[in-house]
Amino acid sequence: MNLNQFELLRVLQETDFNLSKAAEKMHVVQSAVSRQLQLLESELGTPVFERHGKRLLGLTPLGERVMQQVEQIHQAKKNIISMADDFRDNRNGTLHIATTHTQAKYLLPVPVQQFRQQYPDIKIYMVQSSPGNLIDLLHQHQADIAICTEKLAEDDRLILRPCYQWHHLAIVPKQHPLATAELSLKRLAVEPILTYSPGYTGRTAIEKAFNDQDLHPDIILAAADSDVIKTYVRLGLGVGIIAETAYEPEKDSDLVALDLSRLIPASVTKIAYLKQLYLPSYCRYFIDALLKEAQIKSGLAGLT
Amino acid sequence: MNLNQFELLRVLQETDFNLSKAAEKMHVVQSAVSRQLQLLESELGTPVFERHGKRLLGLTPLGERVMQQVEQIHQAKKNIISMADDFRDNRNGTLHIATTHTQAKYLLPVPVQQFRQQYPDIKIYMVQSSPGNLIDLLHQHQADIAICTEKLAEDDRLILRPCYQWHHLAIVPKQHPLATAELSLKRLAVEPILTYSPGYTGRTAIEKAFNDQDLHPDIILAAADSDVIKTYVRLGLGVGIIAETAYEPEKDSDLVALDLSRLIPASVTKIAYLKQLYLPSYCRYFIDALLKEAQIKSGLAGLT
DNA sequence: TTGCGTTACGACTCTCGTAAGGATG
DNA sequence: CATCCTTACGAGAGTCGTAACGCAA
Repeated sequence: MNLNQFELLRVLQETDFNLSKAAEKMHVVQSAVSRQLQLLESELGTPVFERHGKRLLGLTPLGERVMQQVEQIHQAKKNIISMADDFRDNRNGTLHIATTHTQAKYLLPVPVQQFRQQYPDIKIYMVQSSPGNLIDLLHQHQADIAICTEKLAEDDRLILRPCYQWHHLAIVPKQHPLATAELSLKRLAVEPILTYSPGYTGRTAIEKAFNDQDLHPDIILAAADSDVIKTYVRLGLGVGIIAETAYEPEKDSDLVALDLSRLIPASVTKIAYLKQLYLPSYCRYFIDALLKEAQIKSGLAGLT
Repeated sequence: MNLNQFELLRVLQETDFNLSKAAEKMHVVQSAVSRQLQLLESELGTPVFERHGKRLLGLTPLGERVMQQVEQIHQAKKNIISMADDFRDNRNGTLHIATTHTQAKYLLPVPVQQFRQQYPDIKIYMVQSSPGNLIDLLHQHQADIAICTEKLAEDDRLILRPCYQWHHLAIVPKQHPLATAELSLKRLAVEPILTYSPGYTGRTAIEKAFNDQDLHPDIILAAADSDVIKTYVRLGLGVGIIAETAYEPEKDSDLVALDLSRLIPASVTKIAYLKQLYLPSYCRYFIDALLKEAQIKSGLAGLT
């Protein structure tokens, strides 16, 4: 029983239980993996794979369970390497961030800049994806940390850190009647609405607010991207509902921002990462920088 | 990097970081472990142990972290072996139960008997200890499951399964004035009390009930063992407060049991085991038998 | 001097690669 | 008959044990 055999199990799962392909992936010949698998199974005393004659078809019930432990071992091994690399030289490495457009554009720029100053040699990969996919990216080890507002609940393999709390704004062109009118959800509901796609940036909070009053707003455009929403608001398509961070007073001076904090409940943007994953020191630095930035932003939001 | 090297790290920790003793424990010569350690550290690129000249003194900060992962790997490896053994032949093995006297005597007999019928070849080791120690026994892998009422909260490495809810009884000799009197905590508090040792069998619930009414009962005898309490109650030392399961109508016909369910809040006995530990099928069978028995007991308690 | 750890070297074991063989669709 | 897996055997890498050495209490 050794680490290579466990690695073989993992590779076999990734190659449709094909020994030849697994051998290729592991840079050894077929016969070698064949023998290693036999050795492992004979040591365990019972088969790990379902077989049809000689062909492997899938995992036995035992195999399923074993694979979970193998994943644990694989992760722990990776963590050890990651820790050692971190200790030896924490100025090299890569930071994989998975987030949504809104966070990437309006929350992350400052912390990322600070991060680059502190760790100029660390590469930053930023992946933009849908909130639902962010968690998958974490589990697939394609991202170290995920930052988003939605769909980050009830996964006990994740550590969730609340980052900052914010509200939505309504945006309209200056000449729009709503710019001066008394604001209510009922009033909003008769306007054509432009806001985030379902599952993005507090959209569920928006829907909930309307639904609670039995209102059904006419959402004529949904985008993952605040800028798209702004663009179509400028074209007069209707009222935009966006995150308060996404409103830039200077650039968006042609738009009027209307506070919705008393109409739509607050959303909380969170940082998530795998419980069992070791985060290198630069990664923890980034999280700290992000939390600090979020705190500043929250403070400002409170003042306005 | 291989499993033996990780095992070496574990053994070194158990032998005061003494290479010679570690070598002995691993049934190889000194020089072998010396070299393996060097290989590992050179692969990691940074030392795992603090050194004074050549002597090992302890773990480096890196070492501390690495050891956590090594423990994970060790546990996962043990789980794989355990799973395979379970699949190959689930009629052999050992069930290590850690519990307190009360549970061992009054809750476990029926499930244990059922268990022996189902798995006659499995040895049962039952360890009696204090509730505080039960959790340590789990973490030290000296017990598979722990059964008790107290101190089983807020350890996220454990899985806790509520087993059954029960109340305390007061017991007095037949001729005792309390046997016929109206019962209240205030009335009880003036009597000499005999009950469980602190931390045992719902003792905290008893204390809380009295403290909430600002009463300070005179506990003249505390024992881990219900039978000890009964014995001294029979000798007329005072009023005993025991778990309802510990009162046996036939054997204890010389004692009067007084329901305290409206005076002292219910206690919940729980089953605990390590989250990361694989439980063989016989172990799960025992837990199921125990839960079933507890349900029956609860049902009866509800009827009386 | 004793206890502990390292270094050097030969022996052994284990794993791999080559090559040939058997089964399956 | 092409794909996939197993078996046999020799070569090479890796690990161990013996033994000699270095260092500190």
